[in-house]
Amino acid sequence: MIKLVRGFKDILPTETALWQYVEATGRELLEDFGFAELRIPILEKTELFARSIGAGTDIVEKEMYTFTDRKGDSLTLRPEATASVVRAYIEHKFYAKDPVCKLYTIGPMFRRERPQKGRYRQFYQINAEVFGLHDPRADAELIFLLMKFMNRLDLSGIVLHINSLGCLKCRPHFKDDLKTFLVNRSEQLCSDCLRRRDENPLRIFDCKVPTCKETMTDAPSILDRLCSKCRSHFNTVQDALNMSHIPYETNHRLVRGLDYYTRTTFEVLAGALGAQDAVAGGGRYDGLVKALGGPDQPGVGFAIGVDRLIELLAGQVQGLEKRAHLFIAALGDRAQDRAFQWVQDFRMQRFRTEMDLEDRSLKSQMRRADKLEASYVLIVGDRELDEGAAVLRNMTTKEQERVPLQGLVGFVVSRIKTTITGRNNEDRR
RNA sequence: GUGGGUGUAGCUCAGUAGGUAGAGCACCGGGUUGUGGCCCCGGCGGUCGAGGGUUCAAAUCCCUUCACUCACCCCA
Repeated sequence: MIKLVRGFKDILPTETALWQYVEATGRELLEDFGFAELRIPILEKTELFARSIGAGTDIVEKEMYTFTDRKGDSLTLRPEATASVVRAYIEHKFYAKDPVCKLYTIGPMFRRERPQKGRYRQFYQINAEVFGLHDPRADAELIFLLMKFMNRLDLSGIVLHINSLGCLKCRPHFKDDLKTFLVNRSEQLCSDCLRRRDENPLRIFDCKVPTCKETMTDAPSILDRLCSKCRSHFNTVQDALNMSHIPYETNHRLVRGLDYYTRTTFEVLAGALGAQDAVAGGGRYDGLVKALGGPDQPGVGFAIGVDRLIELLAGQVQGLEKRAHLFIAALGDRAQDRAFQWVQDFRMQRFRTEMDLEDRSLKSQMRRADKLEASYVLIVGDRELDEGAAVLRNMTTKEQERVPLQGLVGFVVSRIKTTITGRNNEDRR
């Protein structure tokens, strides 16, 4: 038997309703906030990711699905969306029509990591990017949108962490400070962190080794070393969040793994997820558009990990409303033929309708109707055909009534519609 | 890439002094000659992850390998 590729998964019919629900509420909210959908390809030139994410990052160094195509070009399966969105923004000159541009995209990303809970080699993201706005309130607005999305899905037990990574002027100074702090603490650091000290000292904040955590408690904080512009930018973000009543924690240890971030960064964490607890993350990337050959336009964005979100929602029992539907139990050839026509007619009336195409006993047909959770069953056999009226059974109340064969479909449709009062079944179809 | 745990029916799992496999659920049918859920009865269903070895005999012991899973790492 040929099986799934390691780290990949099928999203099964029992789960897709939840996925559709999550994606639909995401779309709805994003469009209310003025975002338009952009659909980008799954494959890009390798260079795009190397230049945007950063050649030294783990993602680029060891997690990308990269291959050479038949013409010798190096292509890779996108490990994240921002690079492609920026590429499209530049390529189609969106900035020329309107300097402010809000885009979202939904789809799969690929990273070749060792799979574990909440981490797959193909995973899905909902991605939002805002271009052309320097104002810190753009950052806050994006975070606001993100948290409203979580609210709307009724997620509990999540926390928002925010930080500022400074800009190209103040971050280098901080890195130097950090290096001098670490210079005579080699014994307290794990082997990984010793390596990081030279390559990317900020990452040491992320280490979970107890001794590293211990030594880092005394380490200088980036938030104390921000230049005045970054300082006031970060203050304004916080003020705006406070005004919007969005709870958050500032976390000067929040470091992100992509090189392009500047100033504001944020993450949404959910303890219930286990080790892979980041449901969403993002930040500002003011130099990226220019670095990729575009105009000097700023950007802010976030990515939501849909797989992890779904995992959280599946843990919090929540029934998605099901549409009422009909089952036709037909007995004998004559009735089966009639029923076959009716089934199609009901479906054309936007009624989910099923019947049993094998001529089985009424008992087994009723069992099937029950298993399919039909709210009504229409029973018709030779007897009903002769008498000119079928039997309509309400499966919840067990009430049965006779319905004339003439104009049967219209009659049953209006019957069911009027019986189901309240609820929003009406506007669902 | 490194470590731990686990692989027996579609699903959840029993099954060690080695003797060629069981339960519950699910599925199909019957009990009700035309009425679902509960109950009862019957049926279907397994290369015991794969390969090799020891043995008269291996799900069980040994070796190898693969997969899944959790954690490190990293991130959504």
